[in-house]
Amino acid sequence: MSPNQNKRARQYWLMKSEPDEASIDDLAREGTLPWTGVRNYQARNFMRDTMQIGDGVLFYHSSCPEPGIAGLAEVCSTPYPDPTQFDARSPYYDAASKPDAPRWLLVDVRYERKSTLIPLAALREHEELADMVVLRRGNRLSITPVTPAEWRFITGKLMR
DNA sequence: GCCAACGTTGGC
DNA sequence: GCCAACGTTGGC
Repeated sequence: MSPNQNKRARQYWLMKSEPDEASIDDLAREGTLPWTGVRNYQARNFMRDTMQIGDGVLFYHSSCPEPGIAGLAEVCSTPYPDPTQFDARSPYYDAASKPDAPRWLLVDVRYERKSTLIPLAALREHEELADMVVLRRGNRLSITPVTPAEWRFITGKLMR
């Protein structure tokens, strides 16, 4: 049996964060951050079932004056329960989730680099990114997959 | 603040 | 299981 049996190619993600809560500068200062607050099952399932340590992350600023990609990060932990779901004083508190059966999981992400902001409007200008999940009409998912081609185009051609 | 789009809830 | 009502996201 090959030692690489269980490895798979690096995958890529776009993860939205409101900079008021956690910006690329916060991540740069802290080094790593737990991705707290995801309360959507599809986004949770990406973290729980598909993400692996080392996966690439486009760090996206949302719900702010200039939404767009603000830098790069990397998944740096396996999934574990989001502690804020058990904290009654947290805005992310979920009274229905019990510690012996946590409903919400998260991963940690590690800072890689900050970039000049790539605005949402700029992403929409490129034919190469026409099928990006995050750009689809009506999309609200806070974590979306990014194809290798999209990753290469954004990090190689758009990022400064 | 508006509103399109989508997810969740809960009555039936 | 259906589906209307409601809540949330997030760009503009």
